[in-house]
Amino acid sequence: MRADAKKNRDHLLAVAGTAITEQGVDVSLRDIARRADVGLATLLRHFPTREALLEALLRTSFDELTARAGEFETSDSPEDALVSWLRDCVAWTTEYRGVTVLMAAAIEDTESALHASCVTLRAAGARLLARAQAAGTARTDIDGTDLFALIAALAWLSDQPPLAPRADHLFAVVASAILTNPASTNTEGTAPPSP
Amino acid sequence: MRADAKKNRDHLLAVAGTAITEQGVDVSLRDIARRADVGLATLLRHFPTREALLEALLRTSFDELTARAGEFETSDSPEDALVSWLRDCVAWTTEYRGVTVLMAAAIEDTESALHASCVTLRAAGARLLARAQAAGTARTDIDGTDLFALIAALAWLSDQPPLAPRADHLFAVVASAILTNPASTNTEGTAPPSP
DNA sequence: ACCTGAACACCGTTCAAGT
DNA sequence: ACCTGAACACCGTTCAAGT
Repeated sequence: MRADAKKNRDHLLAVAGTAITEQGVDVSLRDIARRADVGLATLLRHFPTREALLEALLRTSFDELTARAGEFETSDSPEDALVSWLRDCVAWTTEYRGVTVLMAAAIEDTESALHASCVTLRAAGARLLARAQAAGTARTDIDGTDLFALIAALAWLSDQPPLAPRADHLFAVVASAILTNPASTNTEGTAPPSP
Repeated sequence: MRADAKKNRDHLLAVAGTAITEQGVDVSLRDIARRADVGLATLLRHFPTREALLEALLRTSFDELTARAGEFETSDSPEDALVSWLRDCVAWTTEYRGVTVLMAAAIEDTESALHASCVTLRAAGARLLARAQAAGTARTDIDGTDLFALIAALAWLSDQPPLAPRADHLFAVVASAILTNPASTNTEGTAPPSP
């Protein structure tokens, strides 16, 4: 890449970062280009889609979340590890207003620039879930995709201003549903609702 | 209202209904006007905002859901009544792709044309919840607003094509969290997580 | 190689001019 | 009273023309 091109690219990423923090991921691309003193077409050649721009911007964060899942995998309490990591995921998405919708769309769209990162994230969660399930502290009728969907739903809640005040509480409610109730080691009769 | 105005209004509502069914609530208003062979400005005077158009279109459905909650209030099992009604709510929103976001925004926006309907819906859910709580079969650390948020989150899930296949299952998971586990009537020691 | 302005086909909003 | 076309300020996409 030519030096001036790299300079443009880096500058665009910096400007996009602040613009998205201020206005959310739906911010006008034209506006980002304007703020970066660059033609709109220049932005679009560096980042052909909104998803491509976000991917470049969020790659570091994605990697951090995946790495943290790896650390949690060695912790003593599989269920605490799972819940703590889920909480980290939800907290992270709230920094990028609107990103949940794009991630939900990207998880099955192999053409999306965000696809690989989302799949990696789901796999990291699936490992933590499997460990808790093996330890008998997470319900066994859900998988990594269910977990991804629950994170997305809770993150979406945090993204809606009128519902956001309840997001933390509802996270706890959903977390309690993921963890099998230790009080009911039910071997018979009182099986929890399953699909 | 003049006869020709009423005719325009009714025709616009009919066209909007099919357009929204096909393309979701974000369908272009210009497109609806075009399909109705009417000027865009005409549509906007009958329905000054997208929410106003939706309110006119969904009022019947809102009323039906509220009425059904009333019927459920007299049923034998408060917990079955609550869960069945929640299921009806989620199922209904899936008929109007994208409506969940507008409802979440409307619940605290007194200016929104959808505000009153959303508040009524929340109150209907709150009554069913209170009845189940009084019967000791629903956790007592949530209220009508939490319930509204959970419905919205589950409806949003159903609205995301990649996550939709898990929506029914995850509804059951969340429902199990709302209903206190009958196996753990925990009087001491194993209190469920609370905020 | 890389950048850019301009044209394009959209969108919702507003309003003066028609019937 | 009610309707409408046109102007407006946006949006993302595309591409021929510049350096």
